[in-house]
Amino acid sequence: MKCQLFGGVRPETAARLLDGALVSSHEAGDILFREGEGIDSLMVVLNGLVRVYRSGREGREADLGVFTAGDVFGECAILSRGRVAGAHGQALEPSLIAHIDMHRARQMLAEDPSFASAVMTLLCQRLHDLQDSLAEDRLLTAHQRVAHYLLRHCPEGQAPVSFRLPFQKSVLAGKLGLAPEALSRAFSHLRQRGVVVRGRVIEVHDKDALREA
Amino acid sequence: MKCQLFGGVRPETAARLLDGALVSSHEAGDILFREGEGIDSLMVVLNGLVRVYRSGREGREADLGVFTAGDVFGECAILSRGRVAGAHGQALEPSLIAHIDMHRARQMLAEDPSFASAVMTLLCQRLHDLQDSLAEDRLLTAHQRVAHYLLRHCPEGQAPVSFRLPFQKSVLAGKLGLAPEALSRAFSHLRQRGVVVRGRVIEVHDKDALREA
DNA sequence: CGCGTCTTTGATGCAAGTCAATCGCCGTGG
DNA sequence: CCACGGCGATTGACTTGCATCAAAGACGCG
Repeated sequence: MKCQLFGGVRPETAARLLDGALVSSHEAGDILFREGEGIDSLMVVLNGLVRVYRSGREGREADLGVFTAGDVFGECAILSRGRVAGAHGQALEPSLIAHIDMHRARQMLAEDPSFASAVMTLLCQRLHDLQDSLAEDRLLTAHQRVAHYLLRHCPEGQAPVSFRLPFQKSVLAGKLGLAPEALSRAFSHLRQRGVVVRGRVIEVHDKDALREA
Repeated sequence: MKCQLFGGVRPETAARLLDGALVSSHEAGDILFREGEGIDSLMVVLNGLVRVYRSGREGREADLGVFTAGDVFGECAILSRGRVAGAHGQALEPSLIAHIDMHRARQMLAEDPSFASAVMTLLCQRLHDLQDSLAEDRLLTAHQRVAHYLLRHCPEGQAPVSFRLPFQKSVLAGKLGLAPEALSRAFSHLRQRGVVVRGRVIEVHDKDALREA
């Protein structure tokens, strides 16, 4: 299992963190935690798919992040006020989640600067991603956001590239802040810009055309 | 000068950080840094007002944060990849900015866990604020976002409370992701919910009415 | 008092959410 | 093997919220 969090961390620290970890297993749709609930662990997705979201009035929901195997989440709760979740967490597929004890994590933060540094890097990445999302929401249309997503996720290389979405389209729609219908319309609009969609498989024929709009 | 960043930090650390700091002064409208530029300091607003924003096509801009006296910004750049700014920074009023040398800051991060902890707390707050913004953008209408802002910023206490906006309405509009016209309309809509606006002074007559919508 | 800047108000257009119906895909069971 | 049922995706029609453009009004400052 690759996990960016442990990249530059001293092996003993990583070992101490992981050896006390518990693993839980969840069905698709399971709620992992709720906004306002106390959180006592840092979580790592070993397998599956998790989304973190806020809920508003009348059942409306806004996704704040989607995490796949190797991703860490819940870091915010263990560091900030009250150790309380700022959002809901839900498994979107059958998932395995490792729980790293919060107290141990805090202790290692104080003892091992390399771990503290890794956590700060992680937080900065999150911050940057969130800034991206906010700026895209405010500056781009739905079509443009989808085009951007495709460009950022398609493999390098020239001309016709093809790749697979890592999750259902409705999940992607949530991540981009769109209704599923809007995502669908965006795809069909992008067809004339050289994007072919077959199930979860995307083919991009002309990256430059995508960049333009 | 109060500054949340130095709250729980050892006095010697704070002193070392501050004693090497340079102070720069700026006119309203001055650009402090541009997206993609190298950043070599952590910045503290001593005085004035700074906004951090991304710019999109055709001169459109999206505010990512607005900082007043005591606030710290630029923390992301000194920690993450390339030490490069992810956004533009601009003074909105005549401002004094303290620059804390990045190398020294990094050094203190490694040496003093209390400082590292303070920085992580700061990052988590930022993250949380940004999550708030994103969720509000996606879940609430303009009227509701403005109502929320008022509720979060008006003084405690019952019934008719009044307070002053800390900046121009157009700045608030940017912070909330609205066109200035939309903010204006929101205020005039909220009049019927007991909000009176005179210049920068806001009077709220019924908090409960605001909470409802 | 007069000018420039910020704010408000009105009219208009477009982007995207909503609701509803259809389609396609896939797994199940007859 | 085919018919059925369920779920996700698509499409269409409609509605709404907000940006935009333009013009008038208010405020602060010299």
